Amino acid sequence: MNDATDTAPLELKEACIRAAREVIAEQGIEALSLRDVARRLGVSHQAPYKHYPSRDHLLAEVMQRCYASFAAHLDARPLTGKAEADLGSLGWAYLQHAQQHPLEYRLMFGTPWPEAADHPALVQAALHAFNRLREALARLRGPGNHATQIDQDALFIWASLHGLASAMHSTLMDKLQLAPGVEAGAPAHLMKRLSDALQADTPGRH
Amino acid sequence: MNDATDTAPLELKEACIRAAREVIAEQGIEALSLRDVARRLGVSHQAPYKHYPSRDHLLAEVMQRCYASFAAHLDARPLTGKAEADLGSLGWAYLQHAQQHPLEYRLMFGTPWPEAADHPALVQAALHAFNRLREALARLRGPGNHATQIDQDALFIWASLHGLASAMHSTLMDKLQLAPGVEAGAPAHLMKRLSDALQADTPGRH
DNA sequence: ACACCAAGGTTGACGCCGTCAACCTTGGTC
DNA sequence: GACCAAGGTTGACGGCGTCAACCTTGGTGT
Repeated sequence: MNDATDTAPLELKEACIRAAREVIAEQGIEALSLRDVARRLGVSHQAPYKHYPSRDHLLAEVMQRCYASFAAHLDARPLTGKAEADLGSLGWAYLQHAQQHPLEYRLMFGTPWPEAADHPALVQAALHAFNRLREALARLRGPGNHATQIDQDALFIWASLHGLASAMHSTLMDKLQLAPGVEAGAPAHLMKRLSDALQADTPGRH
Repeated sequence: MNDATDTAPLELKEACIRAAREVIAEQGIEALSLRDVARRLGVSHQAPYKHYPSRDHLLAEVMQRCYASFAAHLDARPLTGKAEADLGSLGWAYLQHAQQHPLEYRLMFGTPWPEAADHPALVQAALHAFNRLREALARLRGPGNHATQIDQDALFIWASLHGLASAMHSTLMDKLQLAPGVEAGAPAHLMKRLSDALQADTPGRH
């Protein structure tokens, strides 16, 4: 009986997730082991199995939390109501979160999902960012059914954002010997180029 | 003495790489184990250690071969001499190779480099694609020193290509419920958007 | 009051894995 | 003919995920 939280049910279950996120944030996904989590929490190596059928089920739960944090971050930005500005701030928020949580980002978007992760709640959380992107594009295009164009551009924009986000954590980035300032200015340049690209087929706008 | 190749020196060393590439192409990087490679080759679990100090050194060697294949694929495309067309075909070749060798692509660009991979020859091979991109952009810009702009756009283009390539292998792609044809047409749409974006600040061109 | 049981913890074992250590064979060289 | 390095062998160790068996504890039905 150390402290008041000692008897809370499901404590270990939540603690496992916290510990797992710590390990991942410190050392990456591949360094995550159930035995390590158990050790950190001072329980036996089998205790986590009472709450998760396998390592992958814990990983799936962690992924879901990561997606939820990510979605919350995207939704926390102030909205102006102007489609272009909101699209821009969505991009910035995306890149910012990716940069602040590189290993969680890799977990979400750079790791093949374990089978255990294939359940609806996780899919829903994971789709959040993409659907925000679709909404912003829909407002940009105005009324009418542009589903195909919207999806085309949403995929294009996501690819660019995701590409930069993942490139910036990549080992290769250091080796490119980019001209000074290019790496630091990459998000801004990317956002500008995206805006250029989107205005190409709506030249009469604004 | 089974066959003629039996006595060739370094045979096991090369065979390890071949076997490792097979495993990776079939089951992914995380499934690669030295013991498995040894088993496939019918040698003891320690034999590969005579040629590679550690699993990561073998992985580094495999990575280098993958980069070399990738570079060869990019360079095999016919060149027209027209900067725009060559830039376009570079993009297509990039996406095509990524689609044909998804797990090797993941190994090259989606996995943190092991320490063992940090040697100049590998860096050189890895930079090949990016330098081709720089060259094509330099020709597009015409004479003069545009190093900063070139690197900015090279990074932008690479991010977009890489983003799409990696998104198309991602588990998430299946869940997006994209409008019909969007996924199949994504490379073409991306290439078009890139071309839109690049023409934005050189409006007087052709 | 007592049998019963499920929840949630324990220890122990198994077969993977990478890796270290020690040994054996073989071909070539002073 | 002694010596040795290259390249193979077996055996062991600790860490991993996971299966199996056991123990404790706090209800619950009778």
